[in-house]
Amino acid sequence: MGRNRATLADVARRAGLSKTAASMVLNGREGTRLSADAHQRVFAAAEELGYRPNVAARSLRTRKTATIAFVSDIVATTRFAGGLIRGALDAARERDHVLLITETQGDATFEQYAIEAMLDRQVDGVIYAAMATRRLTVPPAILGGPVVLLNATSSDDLPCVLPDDDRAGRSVAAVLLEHGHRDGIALIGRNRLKEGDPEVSLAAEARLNGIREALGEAGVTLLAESFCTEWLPEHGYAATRGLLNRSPRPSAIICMNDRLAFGAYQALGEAGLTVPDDISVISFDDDPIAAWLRPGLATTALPHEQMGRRAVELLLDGAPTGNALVPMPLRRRRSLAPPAG
Amino acid sequence: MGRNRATLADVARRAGLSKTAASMVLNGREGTRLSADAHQRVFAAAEELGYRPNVAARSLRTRKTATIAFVSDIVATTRFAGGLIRGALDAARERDHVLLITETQGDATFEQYAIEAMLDRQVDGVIYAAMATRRLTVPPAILGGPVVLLNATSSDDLPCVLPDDDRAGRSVAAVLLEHGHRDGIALIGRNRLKEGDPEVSLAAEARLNGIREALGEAGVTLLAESFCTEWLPEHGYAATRGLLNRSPRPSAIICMNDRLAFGAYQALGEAGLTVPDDISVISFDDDPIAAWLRPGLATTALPHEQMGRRAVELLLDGAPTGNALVPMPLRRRRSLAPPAG
DNA sequence: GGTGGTCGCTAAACTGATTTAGCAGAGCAT
DNA sequence: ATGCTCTGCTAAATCAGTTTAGCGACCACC
Repeated sequence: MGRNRATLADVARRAGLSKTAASMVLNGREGTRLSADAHQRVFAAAEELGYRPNVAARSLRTRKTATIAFVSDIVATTRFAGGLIRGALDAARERDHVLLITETQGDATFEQYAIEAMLDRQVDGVIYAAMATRRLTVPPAILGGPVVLLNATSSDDLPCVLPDDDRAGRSVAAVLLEHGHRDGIALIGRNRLKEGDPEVSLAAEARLNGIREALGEAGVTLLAESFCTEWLPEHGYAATRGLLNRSPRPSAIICMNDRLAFGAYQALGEAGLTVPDDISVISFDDDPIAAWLRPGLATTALPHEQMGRRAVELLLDGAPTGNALVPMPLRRRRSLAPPAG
Repeated sequence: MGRNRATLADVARRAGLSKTAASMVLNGREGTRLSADAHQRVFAAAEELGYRPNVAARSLRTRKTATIAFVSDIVATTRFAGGLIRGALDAARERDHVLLITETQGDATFEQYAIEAMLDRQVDGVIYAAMATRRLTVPPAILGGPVVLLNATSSDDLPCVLPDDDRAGRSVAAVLLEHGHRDGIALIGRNRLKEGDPEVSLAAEARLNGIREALGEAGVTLLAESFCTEWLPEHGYAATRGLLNRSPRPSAIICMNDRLAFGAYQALGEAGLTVPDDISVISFDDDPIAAWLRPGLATTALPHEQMGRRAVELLLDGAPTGNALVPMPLRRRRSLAPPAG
């Protein structure tokens, strides 16, 4: 890999100057008194030789590697990771940086190992990401340098990037009100664990609050709230069947995420009900399935790409404010209609 | 990030030996004549100081970085990437290596940039991955060092890791035959572009061949074959509606991937047909939705994690044979039953 | 005519590891 | 006593950059 590359010494020789001069020119150092001609010659020589600096040599001296560690609990291998990584990758590229990605899989030993591997490589900073939006404990080892939390907060006072679940909750409620739903709104996906323990989830509570506030301001309360042990299709399915056994039937269902909504669609389909004519459905996340469902599922998108991007920006450009709440855009799809009858 | 770490010189001083001795001991060099006592003292000193070698310094000298570049067209940000990356991550960790991940997004400029960034960092090897199993052209720049293609082949003679789509096709056909389907088997997802152009897909042709061969050996031919411009749910939906308008109705549907099968489920549900009592469905990929569908969708799993792992193994442990065809395990789920009637 | 300052540039130190070449002392044979 | 080998260890070079300290030439000024 990359033998016989031109070195700075080669460039300097070709330009008829010292390594010092070549280094200064190529780094665009201010305040140096090298002549315009010298600049010319160095640039030309570098160009002709296809010179690229050796990062190892440079970072040995400068302790900078133009490398960011992207450490996650498990995020890198889930469908949710894609956007986070892509956004981070893009922003890193724009800043001439590169991403060293590791996964701890929630295992303390792996985490220890991963972090040492990163620190050994002198990364310029660490993005510590979580799969589920939650509070976590940052391993002290990484606190020696810049850290940004992605999709997470911690008790340490670190800059972090979070989706604005509260506002998403409000907009979900708002769009239902806008369609004329009031007394028939049911919620699927209540979960005491997720709502009560910030180390498990921050999204659940925030979404719920947003929904309740927006409805409350309109003088509306939820018709029903179904609890689910997990937010998977089968739980949405079961919860929906439960709702349909009750009377009156809801006119709209809010699901705490798209997978629950997928389960809801399945139950509604089996019950012979049509979305949105019989029941409107809306949810959170904008999982790819939301667009694949028939009719398309209205939802609020987790802005993963934006979030990944923000994290790199906060890390490299400095975090003036600290936290960043990234808005979750509403995706209007055909699962919404005014209440039947 | 990681200031005031102990250096090798610190360790040597504390052990009362030279840097040379310390280096040799810590690297477990054979044939050195250092005393057992010297070994002891070095290890103790390293331990006490929490010594960790500076990777930049080491790789400046050795030209090894214990870092692998994972370059992909777009794989890193799709739902399919997860497994590939996780497998590679795991195998890399086992070998004390770390992954530098980049995405070219199919853009030549980005690719150029990404590859230079990797080479500047003296990666020990490159894993070049594609999202869709296909033939691609490897940028010449990376041919200077070890390269393994992941989910791809090329005209260069490089080791590559591919899913065994042909055998997957055979096992899909076999399991239908095993359930007693013969004359009622329809196929959804024919696509001349994917089948004909290896730069677009290798999977389509291989799956099709596998299916045809296994059916052919049993003296069975397909009842119908539907063409789809893409392999997305909406195309599976349309194709399935088309099939249902024909007579006789198929007893089983093979879909070229799970997203098509999702569309098929939607169409079957709307038509009031039940899987698997009226029609069996089986497909390829083992996308997460396969398990979420009701009933669970039988499919053959793309062994992404295995593949990512194999790629690292081939890269670091040497590729004795060259290519690796990774088996696609059959996931038996409730979408299969004997033909009705 | 010395002194001071600026200009344009360079030698050498430095980063922290690996690796080559070789030294001092012990033991042994001649 | 001399030469030889073996043992146990080290000094110094090396990798490819960045950075510090400073050199010689030239000019201006008093």
